Amino acid sequence: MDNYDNLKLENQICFPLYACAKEVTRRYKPLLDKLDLTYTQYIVMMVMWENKKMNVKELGEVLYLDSGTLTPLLLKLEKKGYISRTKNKDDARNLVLEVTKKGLNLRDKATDVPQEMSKCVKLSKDEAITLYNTLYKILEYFKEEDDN
Amino acid sequence: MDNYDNLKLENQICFPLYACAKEVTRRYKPLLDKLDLTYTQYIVMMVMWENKKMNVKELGEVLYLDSGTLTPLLLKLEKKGYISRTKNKDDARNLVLEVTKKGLNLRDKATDVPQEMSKCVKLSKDEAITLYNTLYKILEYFKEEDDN
DNA sequence: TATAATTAAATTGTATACAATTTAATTTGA
DNA sequence: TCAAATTAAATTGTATACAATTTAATTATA
Repeated sequence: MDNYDNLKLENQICFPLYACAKEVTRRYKPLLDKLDLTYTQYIVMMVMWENKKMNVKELGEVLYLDSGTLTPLLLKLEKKGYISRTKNKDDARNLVLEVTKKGLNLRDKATDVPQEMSKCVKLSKDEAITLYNTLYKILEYFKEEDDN
Repeated sequence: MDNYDNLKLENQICFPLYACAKEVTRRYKPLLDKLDLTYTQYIVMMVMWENKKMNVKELGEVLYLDSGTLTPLLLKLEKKGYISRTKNKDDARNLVLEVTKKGLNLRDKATDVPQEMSKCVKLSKDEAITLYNTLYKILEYFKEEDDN
């Protein structure tokens, strides 16, 4: 035990979080390659499949991403034909994102992905639920903070 | 409950992991700006402070990063004067990384960072320990898998 | 021992991330 | 009402990440 103990990698909570997130998303790659999606594109499509229609700001709030990340990514999804991007007539500052038919078809090809991935993270049901709750607890606290 | 329930964002374990890691590291920025370090540079320095001397491969194994990420990052840390990069005489394929005096001085300026950050993630001691253990359980499983 | 196989870093190319700024559109309030 | 403030996306610039390939050095083996 020395004065620098706090600075040891093994004493950080941030590092396993960082590494784990990175390794988990990396393991999605082979599954998502079949859908021609990256991980970030996949979570964008997940939100779009559920909401069908939303603007960039709403999408960003759900995913904790800003327009700097989303704008180029959405252009790629549009190019692939999975979403459409059109200006809102009532307020031209808003960009309306909608899933296309091709985007909806993709959903059927993606149904196996979550199960395949859950095989990869070998936790008990209880452990997974506790992890899930703890992570959302942190995220919700951050969200409150950001509102202030 | 429909056939697409598995594909809902809220039913994924990967997403809170991804978002949480991202938000936590983002919150390091103001603290690390004072040290002229990015988050990844910070965890590299943490490992270097502890080990004083190692090569790129060893560093990459500890941090789950490859040379494609580390090579340019280490060049920046060298440019800032925090580490030195020299070829190993016995095996010129290895690059020996060493903390410099300036790099060691930086350690003293960094001692507050972990405590400041832990204030940011408001979990009970028990919750934090459980989270830590679960994340390392996943990581260790991945490591085993990669060895095969 | 000369070539093949292996290994460690570096390089290349693509895709995020995000802070900070800019642009364009809308809303506010003096 | 009209300039100021605000808002939503887009843009700019910097820094990761990582797969795939290349380069250079070392080791293994026929």
